[in-house]
Amino acid sequence: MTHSEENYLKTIYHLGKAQNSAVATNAIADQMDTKPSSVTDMIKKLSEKNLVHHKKYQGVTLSEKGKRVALSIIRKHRLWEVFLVEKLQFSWDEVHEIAEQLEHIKSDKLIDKLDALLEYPKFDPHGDPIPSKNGLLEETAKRLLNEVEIGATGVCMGVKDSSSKFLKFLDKNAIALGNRIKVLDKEEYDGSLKIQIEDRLMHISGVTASNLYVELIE
Amino acid sequence: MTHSEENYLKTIYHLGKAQNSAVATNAIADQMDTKPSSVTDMIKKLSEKNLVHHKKYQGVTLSEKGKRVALSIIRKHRLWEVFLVEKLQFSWDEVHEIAEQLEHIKSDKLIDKLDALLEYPKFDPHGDPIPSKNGLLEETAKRLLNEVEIGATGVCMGVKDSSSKFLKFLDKNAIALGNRIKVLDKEEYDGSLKIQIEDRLMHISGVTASNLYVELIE
DNA sequence: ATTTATTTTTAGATTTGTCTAAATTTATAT
DNA sequence: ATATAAATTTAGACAAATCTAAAAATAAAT
Repeated sequence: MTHSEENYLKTIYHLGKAQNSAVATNAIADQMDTKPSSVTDMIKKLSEKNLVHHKKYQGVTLSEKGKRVALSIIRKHRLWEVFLVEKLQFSWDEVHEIAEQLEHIKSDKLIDKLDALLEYPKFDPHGDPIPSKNGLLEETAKRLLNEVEIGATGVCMGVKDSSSKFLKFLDKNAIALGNRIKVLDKEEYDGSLKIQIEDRLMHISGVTASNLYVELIE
Repeated sequence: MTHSEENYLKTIYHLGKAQNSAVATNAIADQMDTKPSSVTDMIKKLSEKNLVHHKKYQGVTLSEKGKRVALSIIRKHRLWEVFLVEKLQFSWDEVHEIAEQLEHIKSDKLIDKLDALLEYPKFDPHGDPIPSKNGLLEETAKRLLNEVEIGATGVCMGVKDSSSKFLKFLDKNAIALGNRIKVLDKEEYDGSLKIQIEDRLMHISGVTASNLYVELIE
């Protein structure tokens, strides 16, 4: 399995998860910053290896085998991210690019031992769940903050946009995973929210709210 | 810089160090388990990038730039080996293959932080020195055990052959780095040695002795 | 000093992953 | 329903890294 193949499987997994239907060639090309024709070529290859199902012009879905590989890459990526943050004191906005490389290191034993060193974490630094060794994903009942009713309280459990830009913005505003957030008011006009986060009152934009996951409590 | 280019530079460095002269195309091919024609192709490429000096049919040497790159790869390789042994409890015969992959991860910050986590080790698990960030190599006065005079005492500081086979053999015979070794007798006929290692007496073959480095004491 | 053997390089082919440009299929809009 | 637009695939090309087979240069041996 080449790095490129692994990257395609990972991307198809992520896109498929979001849409819950066959993934379009163009969507993959956009996501991977490559050309649709390159995607078609790779799909053909993955299809021959029985890693994806593909009918011409109909998009792709991962086969069971393909899903297994994708989840193992995602597992590695997220475990390495935890390592970088917990053991090497990287900040959460710096780890993605490095984990993007580390996820392709081939050694099951290495990942088992890394998992143990990190004490079997269930989530990565952005709140994304870490697939288990046998490819199971913990599904939590988290919701986007902009979809929560006024008056409800939740704990910030993850980010939808994990770009460095957004993460730095959250740092600057002292918004972190684990923070308790109560929605005090919603502005119809622009979707902005008035929230109580820990002991502070603040206003956040609709864009920001739509990129924060919370798990409701009480 | 591709993985392949990095591997060539590393190999040329190691072979050059051993011989202290221009490195032959065939030597590189043998070492890397590839064909001489492939080596010639790559030499041409590295030469165009000013990473090696090359005159046709005369072998290659690393340029300053090439040496810098080679040492940075070796630094990464050896730091990762320390990590695998010290933090993940791998045994010293398991780490080479994994470090062979990890050495190509690109992030200066990662290596700095790894170095700090490991508390700036000077040697890898096989006793090989770890180049400093600016490419300096600590040279120690270690000698091969088979070249030591009868009656001399030394501390085992490294292995010349770091194959898994040899390392496992050393484990089985409870020979480890840091052990104090006194040469009691040498057998002319086959080069075997009678040694006192820590509190034990033992016989080791000439082959074994020629793959162990010691630093003399007293 | 030639001949023979070894080493190294060249020439041309192959594989992988990518690309551009053109053709084909599917979707959208009048 | 047909024309137009968008998405996808095909065809052919290219760069990287390798290979085989043959040619050229160097080294070794008589």
